[in-house]
Amino acid sequence: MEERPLLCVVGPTASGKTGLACELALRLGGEVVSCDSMQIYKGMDIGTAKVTPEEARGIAHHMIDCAEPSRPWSAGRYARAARTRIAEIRARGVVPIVCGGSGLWLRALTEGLSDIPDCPALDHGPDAYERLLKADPVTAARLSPADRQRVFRALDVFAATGRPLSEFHKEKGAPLAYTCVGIRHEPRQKLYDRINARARRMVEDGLIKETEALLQSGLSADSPPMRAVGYRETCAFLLRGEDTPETRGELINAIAQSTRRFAKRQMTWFLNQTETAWFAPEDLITLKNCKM
RNA sequence: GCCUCUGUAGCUCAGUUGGUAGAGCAGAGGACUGAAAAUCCUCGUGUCGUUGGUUCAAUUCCGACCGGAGGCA
Repeated sequence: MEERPLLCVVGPTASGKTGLACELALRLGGEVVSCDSMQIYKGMDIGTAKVTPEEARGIAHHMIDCAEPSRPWSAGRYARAARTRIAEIRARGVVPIVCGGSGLWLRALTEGLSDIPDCPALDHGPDAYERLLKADPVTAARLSPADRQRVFRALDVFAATGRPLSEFHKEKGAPLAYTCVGIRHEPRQKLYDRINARARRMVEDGLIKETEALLQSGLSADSPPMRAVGYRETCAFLLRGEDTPETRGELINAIAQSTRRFAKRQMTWFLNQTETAWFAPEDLITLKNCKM
C-alpha cells in the first residue's frame, strides 16, 4: 500500500482542531488519532474537551481513554502505541488523521524519540544539578539548575543506564512521513475569547464534579494528570471548600488565564519547533464549502 | 462644612533622610527528546493625581485644588 504522509491537525487548545479533524475524516474516509497527553486518560472528559458524539459524527477516534490517570503515560509510550494503531488503521485501508496539541507527543510520534530504556523516576535531592554537572556536563550545560524536572530526568537516565542522556540523544529516533496543518487565530485575542468562553462552559458542564470524582477515586492532587490546566485550578477550588457564585467566577477566571498561557506556549512550540502550514479559521470555512 | 488617611507601571503596593524609582501579579517573547495541559529562561520610562511655593535640584518638604477611604458634625 502506498504510504501517504501522515496528516496531522495541530494548533493551540480551543482553536478548532477537533472540528477540522472530523471534517477531514468525513471527507477522506478517515479516522482520527488523538495526540493529546491528557485525553489519553479515562475520566478526564470535560476538562480536556474530548470529542462528544455530536462532534464526532460517527468518526472513530483513537488514543483517547487508553490509560488510568493513576498510571501516567509518557510521550514514548504514546508514540509506540499510536504508531501501532496507525499501522492498523492503514491496514484496513482507512486514512489516519492525527489531531492534537501536545507538542512533545507529536514529535515523539512523527520524528521518533531516541531509544532510551525505561528509567524509574527518583528523587535526586537538592544538589541534583551539581551531580548532573559531573554525570552529564553536556546536558547540564543546556539546562537551568532550576529546571528540576529535566535535571531529574537526566539523572534518572544516568542512574538507570550509566550513560549520560546527551549520549542517547545523539542517536535520533526514526521519523515518519508526515505533514502538519495548523489553525491560527489572528489576532490572538480571538483565540482568547474562545478560551474564556470554554472555561466557563467547562465549569457549567460539571468540571467540578468530574475533578471531585477523580480525587475520590484516590488520585492525588499533585499527580501529573491533576496538574493539567483546569484540573489544577479546580483542585485548589475544592480544597478551599467555598462554593459560591463568586468563587466559581474566580475559578473560571483562573482556568481561563492558565489556558491562555498554555495556548501561548503551544503556539511557541508549533511555530518554532514544527513545520506547519497555517490556516485561519476563515480559510477553513472556505475549505468546508468546497468539494474535496 | 471640618478633621485624618490616601493618590507611584494594566492591578496590588514598596521606596526615594530632596539628586526623576522597584517588587509581586498581569502581559509579552523564548527554550523544549519518555511528567510536556509539565518544567524552565528573559523582558519594567512610569507627566511618581494637578498646580503653585521653598530649593542649585521636588515624585520626595510646604500650600491650594481635584479624586478615593474613614471619622466628626
